[in-house]
This record gives sequence, structure tokens and C-alpha cells, in this order.
Amino acid sequence: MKTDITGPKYWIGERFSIQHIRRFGKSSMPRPHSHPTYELYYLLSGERIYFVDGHVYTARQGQLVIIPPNELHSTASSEKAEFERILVNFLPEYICEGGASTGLPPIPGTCRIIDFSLKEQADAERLLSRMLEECKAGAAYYETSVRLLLSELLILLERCRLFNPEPPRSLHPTHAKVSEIAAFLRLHYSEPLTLEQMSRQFYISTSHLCRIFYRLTGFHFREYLQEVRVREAQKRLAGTRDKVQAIAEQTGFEHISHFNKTFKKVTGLTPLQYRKQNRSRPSP
DNA sequence: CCCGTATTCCGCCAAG
DNA sequence: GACTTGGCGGAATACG
Repeated sequence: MKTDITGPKYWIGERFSIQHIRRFGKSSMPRPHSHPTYELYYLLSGERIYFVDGHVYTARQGQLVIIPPNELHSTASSEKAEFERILVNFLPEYICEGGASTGLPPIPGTCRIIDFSLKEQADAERLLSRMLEECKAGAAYYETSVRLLLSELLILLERCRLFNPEPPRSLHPTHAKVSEIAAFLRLHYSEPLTLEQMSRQFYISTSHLCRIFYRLTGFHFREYLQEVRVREAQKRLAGTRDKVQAIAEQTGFEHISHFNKTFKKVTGLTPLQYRKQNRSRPSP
């Protein structure tokens, strides 16, 4: 009987973690989330649907997904429920200590999926399993060793990206449509938007859109829009001196009372509390 | 795809 | 005056 394996999550301080997981059954869909770390997600086998940066991707065996810090993302199972993966998380500082130049390649900003050749897959798998081994054994200088292995992996990524900058993206038509809609929402958050309007505009039935959007992104339609709007509001609260009222209007909330409610639900803070804690412009 | 129902959203007002 | 909280009810949306 095949069983799920959830390997231990190895940590190096708060800055790096690695974990090996294998799933056979359908696992419940994790909520979409974000964190300040980079996430590298390598699929040893199987297939996963990814929602990152407003795009739906199908990640296949031998591919690596890159999730930049603080990017909302979620994963869902495709028709094949089985998959095996290695998950690496690290803070940007872990690689570029104190912002000093390390000679390491920049982590690609636009490319979310790396399509390794067979050779590169073998290399990547070797590096990842050595990271796991080092963490498990914990021998002297293992932290340095892991850092070097990660550096090698990043170089591999960058070389692969340089060689093949446009990975073939054969999008399932449904995925493409949901991606388009998500992109539209990210662009038009300031306007009043409804599910019905979107379904008309993109030629799908309302109920179908309602369901596939959730299945592929992990967000309910409304929930995603809220997330996009609140994130935009956060930027403006931190980066401008605009009044809360104005920001509410700019981000698609017609009424402040509703803006406050939603903002607090998502953020845990009232708009002004948030501004106080995250102000990025010097106060006059 | 359609339907009925449960749940959530959102504009509105009142009040601290 | 600006912000925050809370309740209400029709509309939108989620779900079986």
C-alpha cells in the first residue's frame, strides 16, 4: 500500500528550510498564501497546478517553480493526484549577505517555471538530495555546505534560463482563460467588477467560472479581488499620504466603512494602524 | 447546465 | 473632520 510521506522540514535558522513530500491521495487544497522567502518547488514526479503571480501553470515532472518573496500563490492537483516534490524556502539575505555582491546570478524575476533538460534534472536532483542529506546529517560545516549547494542550484537555474529564456507554455485553454481573468482583475481592481460581468466578457457561464476559478487558483473569485484590492491599498497607505477615503475609492471600494471592514479582515490592522507601521516615505 | 438554498458581500446609515 | 465599528437588507456568489 502506497502511503504519503511527509519528510521532516529541516531549518537553518529562520532563513532556509527544505522538505521532501510525496502524496498519493487527493490532499485538501491548501489556502493561497505568501511569505517573505523565495520558494523553489521541484517536482520529482507527477503533476501540479500552480497559481503564481496571477497565472495558472501546470508544473510537470522535472520542472521547477520559482515563487518570489511575498507573492500570493497556491497549488492544486491536476487529474493526476500523485506527486513527489522537494520544497526549498530561503530569505533573500540568505544568498546575498547584507546586499553585498556574491557573484551569484540574480534570481529570475519574470520566469516562474524552469524547464530542465534531462541532464539538468539529474543535476538539480543531485543538488537537492545533497541538501537534504546535509541537513539530515548535520555534520560540521553543514550550513556552509547547504549554502554552496543552493548557490550551485541557482547558477543552474540561471544557465537554463539563459539558454532557453522562453519555456514552451502549452496552456490548457481553461488555465489560459482563468489567467486572463486574473490578469484583468489585477489591472482593473479600481472599477466595480462582478463575476457575472467577467463571465460575459470572457464567454463562460457564471457558475462555471465561479467553480473553475476556485479550483485553479485556490481563491474564490470575490476573495481574490479582495486580496488584490487590499494589497494595492497597502501599497498606497505605505507609499503615499493620501487620505484613507481616497485610497478606498482608488482601490475599488465605494464605501469606507466597507473598506475598513475588508482591510482589517485581510490584514488584521485598520488602515491607519497599517500606515503607521509600514510608512515608507519620511513624514514631512 | 440548471436549480434551490446557504452564505457572503457591499452600499448604506448611525454612532463612538 | 477623519477614521473606525457595527447592524441591516437586498444582491451577488458559493455549494450541493
